[in-house]
Amino acid sequence: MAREKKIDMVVLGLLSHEPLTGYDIKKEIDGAISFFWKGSFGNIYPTLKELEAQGLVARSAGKTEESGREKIAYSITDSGREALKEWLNDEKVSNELRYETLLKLFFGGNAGRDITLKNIEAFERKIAADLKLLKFYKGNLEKVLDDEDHVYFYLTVSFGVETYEAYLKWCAKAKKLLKERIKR
Amino acid sequence: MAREKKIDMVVLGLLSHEPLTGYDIKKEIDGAISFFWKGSFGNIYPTLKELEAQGLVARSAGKTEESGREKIAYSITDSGREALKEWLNDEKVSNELRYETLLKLFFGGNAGRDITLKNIEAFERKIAADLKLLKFYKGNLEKVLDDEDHVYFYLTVSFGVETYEAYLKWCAKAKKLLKERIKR
DNA sequence: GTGCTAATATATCAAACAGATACATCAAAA
DNA sequence: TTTTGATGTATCTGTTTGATATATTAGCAC
Repeated sequence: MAREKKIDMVVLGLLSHEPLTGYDIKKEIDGAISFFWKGSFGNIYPTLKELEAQGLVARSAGKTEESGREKIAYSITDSGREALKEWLNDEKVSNELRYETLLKLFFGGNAGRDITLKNIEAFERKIAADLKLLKFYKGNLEKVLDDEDHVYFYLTVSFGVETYEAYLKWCAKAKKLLKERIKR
Repeated sequence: MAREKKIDMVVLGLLSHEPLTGYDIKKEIDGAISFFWKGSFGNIYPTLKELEAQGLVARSAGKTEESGREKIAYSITDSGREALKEWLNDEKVSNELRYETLLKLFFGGNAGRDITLKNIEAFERKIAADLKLLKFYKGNLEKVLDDEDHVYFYLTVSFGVETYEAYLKWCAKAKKLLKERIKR
């Protein structure tokens, strides 16, 4: 992660669709994107400032835009779009999983099968709930695939559905194995 | 991540099997564990010091243990085992993905189908290579399942195999969809 | 029409982490 | 012989997370 910020590209990517405030960006990231990437105010606001200084984004509506309410919407510039394309065109990626569930599973020998089973079941419940949401997204996107952008959203959500179903399949197998081979 | 260190538990978990140096720990993490968790010297060494101060680990072999070579091996204490069990017994987990591939896919509309296809193919190659390694691990573990610890290692590796196969399945589908629906 | 609550919105901070690098020792190959 | 690569400890910078502080505004109850 260090030495190559990715949140920059998340922000630019979201702004490539429409102008947004920092708060809007946070909301978007907390939606479908949160399944594969996260963001916080702690890096969104500083990033917006940096990107503005670099000329990759611009304020599309300054302070006090009607009411006295402070609200700063940003939009992407041409250089911003170029930077986004450059990143997309670079094959190099870093994909990182940090699965505490698997960590607990790996060291499960220290706690015994009952506790491991309990942990797997908690994981299973969470995944089943998220899968429902993903399938809902997928169903909606299927209806609007003639829009080019939606093709990409659809593929992303499909990735989630496919992998979450594999997780559930594994959960069933794992539970069976742990129950069958009774602890001596 | 902040406010809840997990690397502590990785270190304790590894030391629960055998005494290790910081360097050994790094090597272990870079092996099978790296599929679902990572660690760096930058947090392993400070963690060992903290755990030692807390009495959860102890130096099992001090400096200059035969030759003049500096080598500090740590082993887990009873309190350390207790802390590990407490963590294992806590159902709360945070599972995080940070998939730059999916980020590029999600914003693929800005670059076009050819570039997105190229990125999917790079992902596919990487996953196919890693899957081979995972299957090799799995094959070896299948032979020694009578050891209780190996059951947990086996389940962890199985998780990897299962999900990586789902990734490849998705890659095939995604490539097909992107090629079929020719860009207008 | 006043007070309460939730959502909106900007902003900063400390802790945790990744990746790089520095430095040193040692074994084996070239 | 030297130089390469593995071992080993350690630190630094930049990035990210999660928490928190501070206001404003809209909706609702009373």
